[in-house]
Amino acid sequence: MTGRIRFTHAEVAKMLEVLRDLNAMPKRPIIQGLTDDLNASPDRSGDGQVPVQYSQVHTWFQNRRYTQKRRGERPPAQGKMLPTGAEAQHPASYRVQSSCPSNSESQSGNASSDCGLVQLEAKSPTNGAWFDVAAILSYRFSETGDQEIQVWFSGFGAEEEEWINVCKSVRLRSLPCIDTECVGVLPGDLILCYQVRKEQALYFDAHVLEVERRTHDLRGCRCSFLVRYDHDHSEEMVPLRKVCRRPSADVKIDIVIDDSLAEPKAQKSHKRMDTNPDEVTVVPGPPNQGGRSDKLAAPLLITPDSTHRDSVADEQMGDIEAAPKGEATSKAHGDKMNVGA
DNA sequence: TGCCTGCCGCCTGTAGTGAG
DNA sequence: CTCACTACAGGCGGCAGGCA
Repeated sequence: MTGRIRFTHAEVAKMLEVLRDLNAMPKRPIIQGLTDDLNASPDRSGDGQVPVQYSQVHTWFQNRRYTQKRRGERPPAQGKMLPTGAEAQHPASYRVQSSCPSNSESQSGNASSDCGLVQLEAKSPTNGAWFDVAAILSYRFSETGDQEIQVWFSGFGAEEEEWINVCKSVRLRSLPCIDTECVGVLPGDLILCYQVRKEQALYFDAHVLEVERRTHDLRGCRCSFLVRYDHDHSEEMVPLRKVCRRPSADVKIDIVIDDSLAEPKAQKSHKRMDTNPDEVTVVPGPPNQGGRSDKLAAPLLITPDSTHRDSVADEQMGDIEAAPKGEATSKAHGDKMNVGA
């Protein structure tokens, strides 16, 4: 008899990767190998840890495939789901790399396990809110020479893709704060804050004006933060769960793009550009062997366990599904939080 | 009035079952 | 063996009531 277990985000990321690679139900040897692999990790091999069973991994794949199918999702891209309704193919024509110091112990050649791959957020020109970038579809250069990328926002359909100025409106994703990180939120800090209004609930840049510290209880941080939103200068008190901190600066990002899929005018070689504040860079990548000529949805290669969704949010948030952007529900930025279920 | 706590409902993830 | 579906447990947020 096997008890009910809950897979960690690292495990889910690993299984998602298998699912993405195979795009089919894994065979028994693969599942068995994956089971052994998971059980070899510190999460499962330590004292008092509950090892996962083959049947549990198998069931997970079954359920995952079924739920994806039911929701009309495509196989996940490196631990991140593509936007709902994404029907295009998704060769790895683009990928985002950060040029952080090489402290990575790349596991078994898995590109997603090192620090070189990052998650981005982009500011929608439509409403000025920040959304997680789920996939970069294409890129181009504007008349002014600025780099622009066409993105899918996480949780939105392909019909809502937008062109984003890389320099001005693309950056590393903000990180939701865990309870113990409230002490790091100080007056004057730039944060990403979840603003809930009757008509919409979106993430906007904001600055911390005041911090009201309170004793934490079983539910975690009870502190409150007075913030002023940059876009409308409104002020409000928010709990920590609505606060996402900006990652440390001085991180360079490379968006590696397959030239064969980019627009003709984007045929440039390794162009570096500075952005705010994380210096996002777009560079052509190696030729794609796929040989497709139409524009394709290309997933970001993102680090499943490197950012909020899999580290911070692991303890405090659930998984998120897509929501229409117009509704602007909490799910619109699901990777950061799940408010107002 | 604000804080604390418990209850309730919803949602999600995992397990179980039957059909093909 | 996979797929489709359901059952169930747990987490989370909202809300109301009690209390200082």
